[in-house]
Amino acid sequence: MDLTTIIDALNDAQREAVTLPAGSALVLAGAGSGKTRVLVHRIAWLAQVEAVPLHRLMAVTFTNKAAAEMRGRVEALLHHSARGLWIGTFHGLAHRLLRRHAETAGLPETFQILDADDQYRLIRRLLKSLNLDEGRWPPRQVQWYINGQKDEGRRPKAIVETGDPFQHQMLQLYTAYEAICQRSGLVDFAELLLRAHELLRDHAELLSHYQERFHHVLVDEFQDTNTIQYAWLRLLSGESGNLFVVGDDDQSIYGWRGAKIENLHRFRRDYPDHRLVRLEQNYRSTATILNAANVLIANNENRLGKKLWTEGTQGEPISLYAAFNEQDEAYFVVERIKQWLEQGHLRSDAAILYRSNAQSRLFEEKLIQAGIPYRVYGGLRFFDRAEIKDALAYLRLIANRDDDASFERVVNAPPRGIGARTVEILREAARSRQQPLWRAAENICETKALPARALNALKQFLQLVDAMETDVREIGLSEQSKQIIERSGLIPHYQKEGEKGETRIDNLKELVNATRQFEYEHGDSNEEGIPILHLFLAQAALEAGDAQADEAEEYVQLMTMHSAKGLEFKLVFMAGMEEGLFPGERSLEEVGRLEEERRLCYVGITRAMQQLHFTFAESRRRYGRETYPKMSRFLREIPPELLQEVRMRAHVSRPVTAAPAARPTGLLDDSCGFPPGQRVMHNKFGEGVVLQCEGDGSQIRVQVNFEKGGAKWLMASYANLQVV
DNA sequence: GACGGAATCGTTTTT
DNA sequence: CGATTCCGTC
Repeated sequence: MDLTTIIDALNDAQREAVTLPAGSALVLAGAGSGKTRVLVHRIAWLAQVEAVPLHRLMAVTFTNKAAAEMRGRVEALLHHSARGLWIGTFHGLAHRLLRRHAETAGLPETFQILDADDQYRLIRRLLKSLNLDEGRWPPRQVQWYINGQKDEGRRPKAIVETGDPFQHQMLQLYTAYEAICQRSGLVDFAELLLRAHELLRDHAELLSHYQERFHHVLVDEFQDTNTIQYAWLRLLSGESGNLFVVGDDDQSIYGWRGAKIENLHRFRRDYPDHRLVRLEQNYRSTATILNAANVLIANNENRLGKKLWTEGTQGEPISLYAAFNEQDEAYFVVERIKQWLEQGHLRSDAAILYRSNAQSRLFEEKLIQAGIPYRVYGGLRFFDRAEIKDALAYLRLIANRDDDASFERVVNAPPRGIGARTVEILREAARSRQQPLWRAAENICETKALPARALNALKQFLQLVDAMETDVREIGLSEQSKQIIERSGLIPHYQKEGEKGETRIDNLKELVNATRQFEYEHGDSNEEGIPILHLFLAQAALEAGDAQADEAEEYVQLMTMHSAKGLEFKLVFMAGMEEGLFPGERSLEEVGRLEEERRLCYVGITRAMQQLHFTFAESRRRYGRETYPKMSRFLREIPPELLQEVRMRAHVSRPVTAAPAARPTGLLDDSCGFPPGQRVMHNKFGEGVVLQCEGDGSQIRVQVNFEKGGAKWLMASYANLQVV
């Protein structure tokens, strides 16, 4: 293979990043600037030019989708399989390490992964067993606390008591929770990362083995890493320091769940010799759209700084529709989509983005009325469905009897006469003897501490699971799951539920198909000696996400702005652009949250390739009440000349000129000093347009979008602005 | 254990 | 408003 395939068709910045010498590097990759491309080509470069064997490379992503895409593109570029290349999510790779070294990590070989829902249930159960009031100690909060501590790499022992009773209680719960997980062989998502980190940190020989093995570590979406993930990367990249990270501080939208944008700054300090490359040329959006995005994001402070540009055309203005109410808003959007489709465009090129999932309903209704097929992202995923989790719980119990979470889940599902009272006794016995529920149940069957009927039912349950295991030991995974579903009695149970039960039964059949597919993909070649059942269960927990992605289908796309990250659409609607909704009222409380909302808006805008529409409702029913929200501040931050207000009924759009008079609705009006839209002249910066003002008296600050320098905040009393 | 009425409560999400 | 959870009754 020759070099040209790898570096041709890259722009200068991309090529610079791809061909950097070994060492640490930070690639600041703006939206649509070819970030995945750089990662993929970097891998190919290292493999082909630097002659680094693929198995000495590790690439880390956040989603399975990104990992799969990257692997596919590497293979396409190299024209051969990329087996041996470790590429996966943080969680997936951590899981792999823990499976390989379960014993060293202090875990049973049979350990199982606890997903967020399992974790929540386990915590509720814990609260109950400790007789704590759920109202006073909300399980969600406990869960948040525990995960937050783990994300920061802190074990209970490392937490210093402040004397705060709340903290004290949380700490107690964290400790108790850990004990349950440990004796049940359960590992939650945060624990995967923490354990993997500790495994490497505390075992010098393992650490040096992996440090030696991985000459290069590449990281995608680096701005989303949390403390423990960063620590993990530091450890792994170790001495060589060959850490190649790609990220965009302006697209950091997961701070609320532990992502540390500071990691970008930390990286710069911790790797003083790193190379920095900015990817600013955008290949996705029109100049108008990029302009709006640039000006908006310029309102954030502490950016690493980046300005997207394009060689492409100006494109159409961004439209702004002030709807009467939320019905009208949905109607408008669907009308526009109709027109777009009439022009012969694809449904899948159009997306409706919103801040919160609840907003999808109205759009769905109107789309149904219009007979336009659509797809809503981010609903219940296949492996999260109750019936699937029930069936999986049986499989998990077979793999590991100590799994208390699964035991509780199916001990009386379907109902078999083991009621709350019996389970209560079991829990108590388990707690006092520090045993898993299964063991406690076995013991209780000996002691006759139960009424005959319950005892009988319990014995039958224990026998059922044991029998399932013996009968199923020698057969393939799909056959196993099929038999277990049948013998569990779940199907007749759901049959009683009528129509809803039918879909559940269909889903169970689908589960068998999934196991068959998994078997087909993984064959008998048990990866590194790990039983296929364990591999499947881990995948069910870790890759529940994109199980049913029928990308080929033709649907209008509905999703939150969060889930839109990484995607692009020719036509984008950003709906509900209202104060209180976006930015949400809660994001005003905490400092930093508003900036994250603004980044989210930036992410939304930069999804659009050709056409962008903003909509908001002047009246919106929320929680059954009529509200009259104001237009989102984010829209005020966008230069008016980029926006075109739309009145739908006449299908005439009113061009917006600089003069405020051209904005009769007064949407963008503001009461101080210079009206937004006013053209002004500054001695140093030249001509520009006023975006907004704030403050009063001599403290008035004006934000001006200069033709040369972009948006800037100026003190009106010093700036000596001249009206043009 | 199933059912129904009352009470409660409302971001964002991947793993 | 509407989904989910809780609690009391049969």
